[in-house]
Amino acid sequence: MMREPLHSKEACTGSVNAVKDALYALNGKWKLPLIVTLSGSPKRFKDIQRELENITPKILSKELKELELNGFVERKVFKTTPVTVTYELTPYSSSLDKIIIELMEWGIQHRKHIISMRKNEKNQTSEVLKTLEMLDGEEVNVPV
Amino acid sequence: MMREPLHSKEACTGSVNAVKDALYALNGKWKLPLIVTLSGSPKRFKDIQRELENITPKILSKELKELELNGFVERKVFKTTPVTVTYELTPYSSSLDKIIIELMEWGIQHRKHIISMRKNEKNQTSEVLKTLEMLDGEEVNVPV
DNA sequence: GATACTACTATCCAAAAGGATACCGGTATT
DNA sequence: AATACCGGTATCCTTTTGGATAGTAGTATC
Repeated sequence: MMREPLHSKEACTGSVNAVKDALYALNGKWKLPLIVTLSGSPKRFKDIQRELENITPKILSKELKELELNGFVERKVFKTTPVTVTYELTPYSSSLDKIIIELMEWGIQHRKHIISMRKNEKNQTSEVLKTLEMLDGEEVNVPV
Repeated sequence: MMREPLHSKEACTGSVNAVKDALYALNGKWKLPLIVTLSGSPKRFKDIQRELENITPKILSKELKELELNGFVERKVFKTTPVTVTYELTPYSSSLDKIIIELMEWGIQHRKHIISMRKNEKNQTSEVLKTLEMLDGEEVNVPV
Protein backbone atom coordinates (compact mmCIF):
# COMPACT_ATOMS: atom_id res chain seq x y z
CA MET A 1 0.00 0.00 0.00
CA MET A 2 1.80 3.09 -1.22
CA ARG A 3 0.60 6.62 -1.62
CA GLU A 4 2.01 9.97 -2.52
CA PRO A 5 3.49 11.56 0.57
CA LEU A 6 1.10 14.49 -0.02
CA HIS A 7 2.95 16.23 2.75
CA SER A 8 6.52 17.31 3.09
CA LYS A 9 7.39 17.12 6.74
CA GLU A 10 7.74 20.86 7.06
CA ALA A 11 4.76 21.94 4.98
CA CYS A 12 2.41 19.49 6.60
CA THR A 13 2.94 20.45 10.22
CA GLY A 14 0.68 23.41 9.58
CA SER A 15 -1.97 21.20 8.05
CA VAL A 16 -1.87 18.83 10.98
CA ASN A 17 -2.32 21.79 13.29
CA ALA A 18 -5.29 23.02 11.28
CA VAL A 19 -6.93 19.63 11.59
CA LYS A 20 -6.17 19.58 15.29
CA ASP A 21 -7.77 22.99 15.68
CA ALA A 22 -10.89 21.73 13.98
CA LEU A 23 -11.05 18.59 16.07
CA TYR A 24 -10.43 20.61 19.20
CA ALA A 25 -13.36 22.90 18.46
CA LEU A 26 -15.75 19.94 18.56
CA ASN A 27 -14.00 17.96 21.21
CA GLY A 28 -15.14 16.91 24.63
CA LYS A 29 -18.18 15.16 25.92
CA TRP A 30 -20.73 17.95 25.61
CA LYS A 31 -19.96 20.27 22.68
CA LEU A 32 -21.86 18.28 20.09
CA PRO A 33 -24.92 17.66 22.27
CA LEU A 34 -24.91 21.35 23.18
CA ILE A 35 -24.80 22.44 19.56
CA VAL A 36 -27.60 20.06 18.72
CA THR A 37 -29.69 21.32 21.62
CA LEU A 38 -29.24 24.92 20.61
CA SER A 39 -29.88 24.13 16.96
CA GLY A 40 -33.54 23.80 17.90
CA SER A 41 -33.89 27.23 19.41
CA PRO A 42 -32.12 29.64 21.75
CA LYS A 43 -32.31 28.42 25.29
CA ARG A 44 -31.70 29.56 28.83
CA PHE A 45 -29.07 28.13 31.13
CA LYS A 46 -31.45 26.08 33.25
CA ASP A 47 -33.37 24.90 30.21
CA ILE A 48 -30.18 23.50 28.70
CA GLN A 49 -29.38 21.83 31.99
CA ARG A 50 -32.76 20.16 32.01
CA GLU A 51 -32.47 19.05 28.40
CA LEU A 52 -28.95 17.67 28.73
CA GLU A 53 -29.49 15.59 31.79
CA ASN A 54 -26.38 14.90 33.88
CA ILE A 55 -24.51 18.00 32.90
CA THR A 56 -23.43 19.95 35.96
CA PRO A 57 -23.63 23.75 35.99
CA LYS A 58 -19.86 24.05 36.19
CA ILE A 59 -19.33 22.03 33.05
CA LEU A 60 -22.20 23.66 31.22
CA SER A 61 -20.82 27.08 32.05
CA LYS A 62 -17.37 26.12 30.83
CA GLU A 63 -18.59 24.56 27.61
CA LEU A 64 -20.80 27.54 26.79
CA LYS A 65 -17.86 29.89 27.28
CA GLU A 66 -15.72 27.84 24.95
CA LEU A 67 -18.42 27.75 22.30
CA GLU A 68 -18.80 31.50 22.70
CA LEU A 69 -15.08 32.15 22.35
CA ASN A 70 -15.06 30.04 19.22
CA GLY A 71 -17.88 32.15 17.84
CA PHE A 72 -20.46 29.38 17.68
CA VAL A 73 -22.74 30.68 20.40
CA GLU A 74 -23.92 34.10 21.43
CA ARG A 75 -24.88 34.89 24.99
CA LYS A 76 -27.67 37.42 25.36
CA VAL A 77 -28.71 39.10 28.58
CA PHE A 78 -32.20 40.59 28.81
CA LYS A 79 -32.95 43.15 31.48
CA THR A 80 -36.09 41.52 32.72
CA THR A 81 -36.52 41.12 36.47
CA PRO A 82 -34.89 38.87 37.21
CA VAL A 83 -32.48 38.91 34.29
CA THR A 84 -32.91 36.37 31.55
CA VAL A 85 -29.88 34.92 29.82
CA THR A 86 -30.15 33.03 26.56
CA TYR A 87 -27.64 31.18 24.46
CA GLU A 88 -28.11 30.80 20.75
CA LEU A 89 -26.17 29.59 17.76
CA THR A 90 -24.55 32.23 15.59
CA PRO A 91 -24.66 32.28 11.80
CA TYR A 92 -20.98 31.33 11.90
CA SER A 93 -21.84 28.07 13.61
CA SER A 94 -23.40 26.97 10.32
CA SER A 95 -19.90 26.67 8.94
CA LEU A 96 -19.69 23.49 11.00
CA ASP A 97 -22.63 21.85 9.27
CA LYS A 98 -20.63 20.42 6.41
CA ILE A 99 -17.92 18.82 8.49
CA ILE A 100 -20.39 17.52 11.04
CA ILE A 101 -22.37 15.81 8.33
CA GLU A 102 -19.22 14.34 6.80
CA LEU A 103 -18.03 13.11 10.15
CA MET A 104 -21.45 11.58 10.76
CA GLU A 105 -21.49 9.76 7.45
CA TRP A 106 -17.97 8.52 7.93
CA GLY A 107 -18.81 7.41 11.47
CA ILE A 108 -21.77 5.41 10.27
CA GLN A 109 -19.80 3.60 7.60
CA HIS A 110 -16.93 3.04 10.02
CA ARG A 111 -19.18 1.22 12.43
CA LYS A 112 -20.23 -1.05 9.58
CA HIS A 113 -16.63 -1.52 8.55
CA ILE A 114 -15.58 -2.53 12.04
CA ILE A 115 -18.42 -4.99 12.30
CA SER A 116 -17.50 -6.62 9.00
CA MET A 117 -13.82 -6.73 9.99
CA ARG A 118 -14.93 -8.60 13.06
CA LYS A 119 -16.78 -11.22 11.08
CA ASN A 120 -13.91 -11.85 8.70
CA GLU A 121 -11.33 -12.33 11.41
CA LYS A 122 -10.81 -15.78 12.80
CA ASN A 123 -7.99 -15.14 15.21
CA GLN A 124 -9.00 -12.36 17.50
CA THR A 125 -6.92 -11.16 20.35
CA SER A 126 -8.58 -10.29 23.62
CA GLU A 127 -8.19 -6.64 22.79
CA VAL A 128 -10.12 -7.11 19.63
CA LEU A 129 -12.81 -8.82 21.62
CA LYS A 130 -12.97 -5.81 23.85
CA THR A 131 -13.68 -3.70 20.84
CA LEU A 132 -16.42 -6.05 19.87
CA GLU A 133 -18.10 -5.83 23.22
CA MET A 134 -18.13 -2.12 22.77
CA LEU A 135 -19.63 -2.54 19.34
CA ASP A 136 -22.65 -4.24 20.79
CA GLY A 137 -22.91 -1.50 23.36
CA GLU A 138 -22.56 2.20 22.88
CA GLU A 139 -19.07 2.98 21.72
CA VAL A 140 -17.53 1.86 18.50
CA ASN A 141 -13.98 2.86 18.47
CA VAL A 142 -10.73 1.84 19.89
CA PRO A 143 -10.72 -0.13 23.13
CA VAL A 144 -8.62 0.52 26.16
CA MET B 1 -30.77 33.17 14.49
CA MET B 2 -33.14 30.28 13.86
CA ARG B 3 -32.65 27.05 12.04
CA GLU B 4 -34.53 23.90 11.37
CA PRO B 5 -34.06 21.52 14.28
CA LEU B 6 -32.67 19.02 11.76
CA HIS B 7 -32.69 16.52 14.57
CA SER B 8 -35.49 15.14 16.66
CA LYS B 9 -34.02 14.41 20.06
CA GLU B 10 -34.42 10.68 19.65
CA ALA B 11 -33.32 10.35 16.04
CA CYS B 12 -30.29 12.50 16.49
CA THR B 13 -28.67 10.67 19.37
CA GLY B 14 -27.45 8.14 16.85
CA SER B 15 -26.04 10.86 14.65
CA VAL B 16 -24.23 12.45 17.54
CA ASN B 17 -22.74 9.08 18.37
CA ALA B 18 -21.62 8.59 14.79
CA VAL B 19 -19.85 11.94 14.86
CA LYS B 20 -18.28 11.06 18.19
CA ASP B 21 -17.04 7.79 16.75
CA ALA B 22 -15.43 9.65 13.90
CA LEU B 23 -13.83 12.22 16.17
CA TYR B 24 -12.63 9.47 18.46
CA ALA B 25 -10.90 7.66 15.64
CA LEU B 26 -8.69 10.68 15.00
CA ASN B 27 -8.37 11.83 18.54
CA GLY B 28 -5.37 12.13 20.76
CA LYS B 29 -2.06 13.79 20.37
CA TRP B 30 -0.39 11.36 18.00
CA LYS B 31 -2.91 9.73 15.63
CA LEU B 32 -2.73 12.39 12.97
CA PRO B 33 1.06 12.73 13.02
CA LEU B 34 1.30 8.94 12.87
CA ILE B 35 -0.99 8.71 9.87
CA VAL B 36 0.97 11.43 8.13
CA THR B 37 4.24 9.69 8.87
CA LEU B 38 3.01 6.39 7.51
CA SER B 39 1.46 8.06 4.48
CA GLY B 40 5.00 8.43 3.15
CA SER B 41 5.89 4.78 3.33
CA PRO B 42 5.63 1.76 5.62
CA LYS B 43 7.97 2.13 8.55
CA ARG B 44 9.44 0.14 11.39
CA PHE B 45 8.81 0.82 15.05
CA LYS B 46 12.13 2.49 15.75
CA ASP B 47 11.97 4.48 12.54
CA ILE B 48 8.62 5.96 13.58
CA GLN B 49 10.02 6.76 16.99
CA ARG B 50 12.89 8.63 15.40
CA GLU B 51 10.63 10.52 13.03
CA LEU B 52 8.10 11.52 15.67
CA GLU B 53 10.47 12.88 18.23
CA ASN B 54 9.24 12.82 21.81
CA ILE B 55 6.91 9.90 21.43
CA THR B 56 7.68 7.22 23.99
CA PRO B 57 7.57 3.55 23.03
CA LYS B 58 4.64 2.94 25.32
CA ILE B 59 2.51 5.59 23.66
CA LEU B 60 3.63 4.63 20.19
CA SER B 61 2.75 1.03 20.85
CA LYS B 62 -0.67 1.98 22.14
CA GLU B 63 -1.45 4.32 19.28
CA LEU B 64 -0.38 1.80 16.66
CA LYS B 65 -2.64 -0.81 18.23
CA GLU B 66 -5.57 1.56 18.14
CA LEU B 67 -4.94 2.45 14.52
CA GLU B 68 -4.69 -1.24 13.74
CA LEU B 69 -7.95 -2.06 15.50
CA ASN B 70 -9.63 0.70 13.56
CA GLY B 71 -8.32 -0.82 10.34
CA PHE B 72 -6.12 2.11 9.35
CA VAL B 73 -2.79 0.39 9.82
CA GLU B 74 -1.50 -3.09 9.13
CA ARG B 75 1.29 -4.62 11.15
CA LYS B 76 3.54 -6.95 9.21
CA VAL B 77 6.14 -9.26 10.69
CA PHE B 78 8.96 -10.51 8.47
CA LYS B 79 10.94 -13.57 9.47
CA THR B 80 14.32 -12.04 8.99
CA THR B 81 16.87 -12.51 11.73
CA PRO B 82 16.18 -10.64 13.81
CA VAL B 83 12.53 -10.20 12.92
CA THR B 84 11.48 -7.02 11.18
CA VAL B 85 8.15 -5.43 11.97
CA THR B 86 6.60 -2.81 9.73
CA TYR B 87 3.50 -0.70 10.00
CA GLU B 88 1.73 0.57 6.93
CA LEU B 89 -1.49 2.31 6.02
CA THR B 90 -4.28 0.13 4.67
CA PRO B 91 -6.41 0.98 1.65
CA TYR B 92 -9.24 1.60 4.10
CA SER B 93 -7.30 4.43 5.69
CA SER B 94 -7.89 6.38 2.48
CA SER B 95 -11.50 6.74 3.53
CA LEU B 96 -10.20 9.31 5.99
CA ASP B 97 -8.73 11.54 3.30
CA LYS B 98 -11.91 13.46 2.60
CA ILE B 99 -12.75 14.31 6.18
CA ILE B 100 -9.16 15.15 7.01
CA ILE B 101 -9.03 17.61 4.14
CA GLU B 102 -12.34 19.15 5.13
CA LEU B 103 -11.22 19.47 8.72
CA MET B 104 -8.00 21.06 7.57
CA GLU B 105 -9.77 23.61 5.40
CA TRP B 106 -12.23 24.43 8.13
CA GLY B 107 -9.41 24.74 10.65
CA ILE B 108 -7.55 27.19 8.44
CA GLN B 109 -10.58 29.42 7.94
CA HIS B 110 -11.42 29.16 11.64
CA ARG B 111 -8.05 30.56 12.63
CA LYS B 112 -8.70 33.51 10.34
CA HIS B 113 -12.17 33.92 11.75
CA ILE B 114 -10.89 33.98 15.32
CA ILE B 115 -8.26 36.54 14.44
CA SER B 116 -10.80 38.82 12.80
CA MET B 117 -13.19 38.40 15.76
CA ARG B 118 -10.35 39.57 17.94
CA LYS B 119 -9.82 42.73 15.94
CA ASN B 120 -13.49 43.68 15.96
CA GLU B 121 -13.92 43.27 19.67
CA LYS B 122 -13.32 46.25 21.90
CA ASN B 123 -14.24 44.84 25.26
CA GLN B 124 -12.31 41.68 25.80
CA THR B 125 -12.36 39.70 28.97
CA SER B 126 -9.17 38.26 30.32
CA GLU B 127 -10.27 34.85 29.09
CA VAL B 128 -10.50 36.18 25.59
CA LEU B 129 -7.03 37.57 25.96
CA LYS B 130 -5.82 34.14 26.88
CA THR B 131 -7.17 32.89 23.60
CA LEU B 132 -5.35 35.63 21.83
CA GLU B 133 -2.06 34.72 23.38
CA MET B 134 -2.58 31.27 22.06
CA LEU B 135 -3.36 32.65 18.64
CA ASP B 136 0.06 34.18 18.42
CA GLY B 137 1.58 30.95 19.56
CA GLU B 138 0.75 27.46 18.51
CA GLU B 139 -2.81 26.69 19.50
CA VAL B 140 -5.87 28.39 18.16
CA ASN B 141 -8.84 27.13 19.96
CA VAL B 142 -10.60 27.53 23.19
CA PRO B 143 -8.64 28.79 26.18
CA VAL B 144 -8.69 27.41 29.69
C1' DG C 1 -40.36 35.31 56.98
C1' DA C 2 -39.52 30.97 54.62
C1' DT C 3 -39.02 28.83 50.54
C1' DA C 4 -37.96 28.66 45.61
C1' DC C 5 -36.12 29.90 41.21
C1' DT C 6 -32.22 31.67 38.07
C1' DA C 7 -27.54 31.86 36.65
C1' DC C 8 -24.04 30.84 37.94
C1' DT C 9 -19.04 30.14 41.04
C1' DA C 10 -15.96 27.51 44.37
C1' DT C 11 -13.92 23.53 46.24
C1' DC C 12 -12.77 19.12 46.18
C1' DC C 13 -12.30 14.65 43.88
C1' DA C 14 -12.05 10.70 40.28
C1' DA C 15 -11.01 9.00 35.88
C1' DA C 16 -8.54 9.22 31.66
C1' DA C 17 -4.73 10.52 28.84
C1' DG C 18 -0.06 11.16 28.33
C1' DG C 19 4.78 10.71 29.72
C1' DA C 20 9.50 9.39 32.17
C1' DT C 21 12.19 5.82 33.19
C1' DA C 22 13.66 1.34 33.43
C1' DC C 23 13.81 -2.98 31.74
C1' DC C 24 13.31 -7.54 28.86
C1' DG C 25 14.51 -11.28 25.44
C1' DG C 26 16.46 -11.91 21.26
C1' DT C 27 20.13 -11.17 17.85
C1' DA C 28 24.32 -9.13 15.89
C1' DT C 29 28.84 -6.85 16.21
C1' DT C 30 33.47 -6.22 17.86
C1' DA D 1 32.66 -11.34 26.84
C1' DA D 2 30.82 -6.58 26.28
C1' DT D 3 28.16 -3.60 23.87
C1' DA D 4 24.40 -2.25 20.81
C1' DC D 5 20.13 -2.56 18.20
C1' DC D 6 15.21 -4.03 17.74
C1' DG D 7 10.43 -4.29 19.29
C1' DG D 8 8.41 -3.73 22.55
C1' DT D 9 6.48 -4.07 28.40
C1' DA D 10 6.06 -2.60 33.24
C1' DT D 11 5.80 0.73 36.73
C1' DC D 12 5.09 4.99 38.36
C1' DC D 13 3.85 9.83 37.95
C1' DT D 14 1.71 14.30 36.06
C1' DT D 15 -1.67 16.69 33.53
C1' DT D 16 -6.08 17.15 31.71
C1' DT D 17 -10.83 16.38 31.77
C1' DG D 18 -15.05 15.80 33.81
C1' DG D 19 -18.05 15.47 37.88
C1' DA D 20 -20.22 15.83 42.82
C1' DT D 21 -21.52 18.86 46.04
C1' DA D 22 -22.26 23.09 48.15
C1' DG D 23 -22.98 27.81 48.06
C1' DT D 24 -23.97 32.79 46.32
C1' DA D 25 -26.64 37.08 45.07
C1' DG D 26 -30.71 38.65 43.47
C1' DT D 27 -35.67 38.31 42.88
C1' DA D 28 -40.32 36.42 43.42
C1' DT D 29 -43.92 33.63 45.71
C1' DC D 30 -46.65 31.95 49.55
